[in-house]
Amino acid sequence: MSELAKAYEPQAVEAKWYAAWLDGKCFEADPSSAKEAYSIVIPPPNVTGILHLGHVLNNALQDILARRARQEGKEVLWLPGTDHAGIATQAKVERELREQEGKTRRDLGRDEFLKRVWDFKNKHGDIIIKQLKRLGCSCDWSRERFTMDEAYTKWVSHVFVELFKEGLIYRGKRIVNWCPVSLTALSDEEVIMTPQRSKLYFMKYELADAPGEYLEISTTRPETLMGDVAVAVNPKDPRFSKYIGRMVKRPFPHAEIPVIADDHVDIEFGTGALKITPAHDKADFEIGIRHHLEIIDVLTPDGHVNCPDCPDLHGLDRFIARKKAAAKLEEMGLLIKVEEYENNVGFSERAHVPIEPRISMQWFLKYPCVKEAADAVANGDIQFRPERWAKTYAHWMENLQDWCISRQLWWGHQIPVWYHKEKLDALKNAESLDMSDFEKGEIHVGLEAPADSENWVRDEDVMDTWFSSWLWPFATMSDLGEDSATLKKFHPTSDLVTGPDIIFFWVARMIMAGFRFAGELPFKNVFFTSIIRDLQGRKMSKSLGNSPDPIDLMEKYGADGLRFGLLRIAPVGSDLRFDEVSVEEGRNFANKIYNACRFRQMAGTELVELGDLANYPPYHIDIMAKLDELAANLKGSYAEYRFGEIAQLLYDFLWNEFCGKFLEAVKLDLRETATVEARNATLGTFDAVMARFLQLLSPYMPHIAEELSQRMSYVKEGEFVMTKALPATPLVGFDATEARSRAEAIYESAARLRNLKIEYNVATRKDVRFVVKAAASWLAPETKVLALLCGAGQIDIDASYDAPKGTPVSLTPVGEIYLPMEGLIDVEAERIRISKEIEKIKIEVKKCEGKLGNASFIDRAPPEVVEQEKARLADWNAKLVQLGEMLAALA
RNA sequence: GCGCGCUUAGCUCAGUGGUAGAGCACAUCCUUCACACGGAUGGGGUCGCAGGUUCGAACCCUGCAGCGCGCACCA
Repeated sequence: MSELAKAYEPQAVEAKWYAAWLDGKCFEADPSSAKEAYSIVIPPPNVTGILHLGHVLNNALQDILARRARQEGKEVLWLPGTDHAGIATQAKVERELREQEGKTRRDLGRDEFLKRVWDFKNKHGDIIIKQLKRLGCSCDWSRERFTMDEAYTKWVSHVFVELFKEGLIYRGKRIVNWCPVSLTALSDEEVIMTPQRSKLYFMKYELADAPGEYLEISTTRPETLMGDVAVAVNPKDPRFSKYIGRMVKRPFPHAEIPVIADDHVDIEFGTGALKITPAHDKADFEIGIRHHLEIIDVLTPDGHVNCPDCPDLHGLDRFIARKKAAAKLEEMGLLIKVEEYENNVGFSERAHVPIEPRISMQWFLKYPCVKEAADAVANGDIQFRPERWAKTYAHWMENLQDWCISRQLWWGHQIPVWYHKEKLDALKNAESLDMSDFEKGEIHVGLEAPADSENWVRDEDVMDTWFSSWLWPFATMSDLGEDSATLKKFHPTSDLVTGPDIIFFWVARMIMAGFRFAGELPFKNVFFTSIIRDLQGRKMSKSLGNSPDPIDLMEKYGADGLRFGLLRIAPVGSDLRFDEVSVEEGRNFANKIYNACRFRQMAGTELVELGDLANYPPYHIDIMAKLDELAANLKGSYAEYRFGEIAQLLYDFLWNEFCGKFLEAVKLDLRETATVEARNATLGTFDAVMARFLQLLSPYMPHIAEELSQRMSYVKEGEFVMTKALPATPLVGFDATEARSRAEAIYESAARLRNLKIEYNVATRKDVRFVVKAAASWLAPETKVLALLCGAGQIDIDASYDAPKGTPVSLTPVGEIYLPMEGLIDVEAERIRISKEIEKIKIEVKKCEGKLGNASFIDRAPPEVVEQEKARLADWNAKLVQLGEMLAALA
């Protein structure tokens, strides 16, 4: 052993061991290993992102699983990497470009802009990776992947080409979710419905054939009025049946539009008449198709009015135009009223502005292997934890909509489709494109450009980022077309750890892609983490400023402290309310362990082996048995992914059992006055228990576990505790019941005596003497320990002790113990104290008697429960008798 | 509107039928030679409400309320 410094300094220690593990190649996975495989792929963080608490929780869990699997003798691959995060990254670079150079991406052109993004990525891309390393993540960094790596890009293109050929990918003109800020289409999942306080405008359109007669309509979006091509009513609505088929006047620009009947219209809502704007509303678009209506687009891509026929609105921002349009209607006498109204508006997930339903040409995917993917979760081949998420998954799988996979961005995987130059215009505007067009030879879909590339133009769009992420498990393990040893050994992965918020974005899609392109499910278990909130229950967010920087926390409390603190409060199924106090506790825990080892070293720095346990005191056997119990309990908790419980078990064992009881009980054995045998038995027990405890702790607090294991010589030179196999046999190989009950009796008695001292205001005095009456025969050698534990000068055993009247006494598991106090005896005080105790016990007795007096209970309850109850009653009664005698003696 | 989850001590949470728990916070005491990032002792809960099942309910069932989260084309 080497001597420990006075204070534990996690920062330096953590860095030291992380470097040592890297040097020792502890994290690297060997596909040729004969050991059972265990694998996890990291949910790739955004390449330019920075670590937040969600990452900490998520990755600490993966690290725990990976480290535990190594201890269980498995060959572990934890595969790391980052995601190019199309919109987010491009937006960052565009903002920087705008702020620093006042330029847009179009000013630079596609190639130059992409160069800038790569520069940005190279500059900032490893920040989060460094942060994960700081946290202690044991990823196999030699296999780090990026979704825009050349090899990975090949996979993405390949998947596109295959699905296109299969007829599952097609291009079409559809109404999509358009982000007027990012200027791209989004998938349905990227739209966040948010309740908004808005206004419902009631207005009236004049009937063309009956001047002075009006049809009343309600809308939240008067600014799209110029795109109206009809007014729809419900065919079952008697109020409007007379209008169907007639024309009404659209106020501006002036036009006559038909009144049509469509079931979609809700009779109850508003006026019951709906203006139809097929270009700017999904439902209207569908109605438009059903009734063959014209589509008039009156908005620009960035959300401004595009309607030269209405010069006063033309060019205005959509929200300004809304007010202006309402004002115009009012001027024209067509606005009836405006009501306050709360409705759900879709917001762009990234740009945080209302999305605009917009007609545009996009690429869509019909999902492959839907049935296999749905079944895999339904039948338990893939196990969701908590299980209830399976229902959410199933619901989504049953209602799949085609996925809009094209994005009007530059940063990402460009669509691998080329159009023949001669046919370019026609193809660009074609209503749809699919395999049939490919077969005509007018478009090319493939991994490479056509040989005569000068005659072809590539589709400018890139793919949704998730279209690359959904390939993550197998595309990170193998290059396209390669027969990968890694894939064979480690796919499917064992566990996936991720947040439930990306169950659709990522998890569901990975399962489908796994079946389609790897021929199997991508993972066997999915553990959904808690969502971290602040103490008010709000989500962590930059704008609220309620998101603590994990790096700061690690500086303050150490990575181990952060990991442990967070894990200890992580509930199984629900959200987690973060409190820095828990991280502080984590740090305190590390300190407690460290100091226990320092204490050990005060008695020498030689490692001591265990001797013959038959001669060991009960405290030693007790703590070793508890360690065995801890190891067994942890095994069960790991099997059920009960991470918070594991932390709690570790904490309770070390703090309360090991330090609180065992170390206090054995302090005498470590003093100079102790015999060599006693000393060695104690040191041997300490070393055996601590060595195993540190191993069990290692997945949660890997750095301090390594530091102490090394410094205490619990691992051999050149060995790491992080990779050391868990012991196969328990420390105590025999029935320890007797020793444990003796130890427990001493601990319990000591607590009672401390209590007695407090009650008689002698808590601080260490010279008090206790007298044990009617002691068990084994007690004599343990009185010194009992004295130490309760802070007494001396404890005598005297079976015939005749206590002076009024001597304070306590009933303990080892017998009546008196606290003789010359000159301080107060008969009345002692009577009151004993009476109080009797009252308490009487209540318990009543409870027991009530139960046992109930015939139904005796008849119906299981016999062992009845027996238990009887024993309890006998126990209470015995105490009652004893206390009664004591009380009588005081009279 | 449909679905899911939560409601236990001041706070954060354990506890899936048999004597209500932990950590923190609080109060009092202790600078005792591992640790004040510590130790000792203590106060504090009719387990959201109302029914039901059961010998027995925090736990199972039903209803209700409050909070949160998904999904959904009501303009």
